[in-house]
Amino acid sequence: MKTVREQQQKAKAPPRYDGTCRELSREESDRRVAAGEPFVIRFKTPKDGSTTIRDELRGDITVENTTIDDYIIVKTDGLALYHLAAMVDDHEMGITHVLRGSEWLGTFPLHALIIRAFGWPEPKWCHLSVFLKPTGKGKMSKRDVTSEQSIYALELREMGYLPEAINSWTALMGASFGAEEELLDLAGMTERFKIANLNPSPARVNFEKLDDFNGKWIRRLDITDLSGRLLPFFAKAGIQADPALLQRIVPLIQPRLVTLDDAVDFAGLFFREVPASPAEALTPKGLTAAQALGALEAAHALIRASEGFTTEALEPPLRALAETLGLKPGQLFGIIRQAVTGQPVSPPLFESMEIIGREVVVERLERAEATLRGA
RNA sequence: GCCCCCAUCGUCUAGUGGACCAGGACACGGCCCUUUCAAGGCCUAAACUGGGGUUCGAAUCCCCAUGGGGGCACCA
Repeated sequence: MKTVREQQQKAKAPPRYDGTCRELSREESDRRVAAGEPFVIRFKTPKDGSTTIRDELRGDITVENTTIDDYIIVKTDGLALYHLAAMVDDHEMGITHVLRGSEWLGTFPLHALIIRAFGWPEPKWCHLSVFLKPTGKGKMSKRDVTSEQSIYALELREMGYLPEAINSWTALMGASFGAEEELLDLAGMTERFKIANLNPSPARVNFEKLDDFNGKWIRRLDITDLSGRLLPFFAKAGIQADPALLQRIVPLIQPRLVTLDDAVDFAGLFFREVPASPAEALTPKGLTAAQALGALEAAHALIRASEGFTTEALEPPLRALAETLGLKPGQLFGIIRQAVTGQPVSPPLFESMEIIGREVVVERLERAEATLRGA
């Protein structure tokens, strides 16, 4: 067999069985089996004519029988290959529709031939397009573990993608469900699913769209549900988030999340010590440290004196203060934000302060003032 | 090399001979809203791979070319 292969390669012919034992008589083969010779069983493909098979997406496909090899169907160890096993299996299970990847298109004629040889009714066949890597170069493969392009669905979950988002996203690659809404849950998809809406051409995987879908799904979740899903991600980051507190924070970060993972970045400040900010960070550009300090002290006085510690109570006076100081609201709020949250970017300031609480807010304001005085 | 499949904006797609100077979504750019970042709203830009046919009429049908993908194991 080895020498045959080499000759075929030299002749630039496709590697295939040379038919040595094709015409062996039943008696002869029985004798040799009885004699203990190792053997395989091949499918004896017709030598002439052609085979026409129907794919529900592509219509009839006709191939010359000469291009179909005498495939091995049972191995030397007596085990059936997929080609035989799957056909028998499907038949035994009464399968009516076979939807599988288009990588099976090449052996599709063989499979049909096997079924016809048994005299069994043929199921309907439909070959789905493969997913291409984001680069468009080659197909996405679950076996290509070494490639950084390959990824497991489970990893996606660990990265903070919702099962709902992953489902609706993958479903939309290589298919459509009839316009109106792209974000479909399983029930919506099964309701609308039609083989005719599948696309036969390969689809490139688009992770940007996954991000978009994930954000939209996150925004659809109710607060309790989302809070519950966030807990494991805080835990993974070493934060034991108090569920009740988290419930109050979630509305602030919900519209900001792309992945569940992001919550730790956005809400971490509510659960751990925030480091003191350097004077530069506390000083908006265009202002001096002294000006920032003055603004902060004035804000501090208002906050300390404020009757309630809610957004409703805090925002109006501070907004008025900005005007009095001749600052844009964003400038004043930016200083406070940095002082209180330790970050230039944070969830909405007043709502955040409300959650952090007066005592801690005042502490942090004082700390920031000290920093600015030393500048 | 051989066999098979596919071909609309950058990407995923709608479109099955006239309703298409081609619609939607993502991404991109701009505007609005706005305490940061988002979210949200509005708007712009962006495609029928090429060439032959068929037809009164082609994104839609046929052929060729080109391009892309898949397969060619005693894997699945």
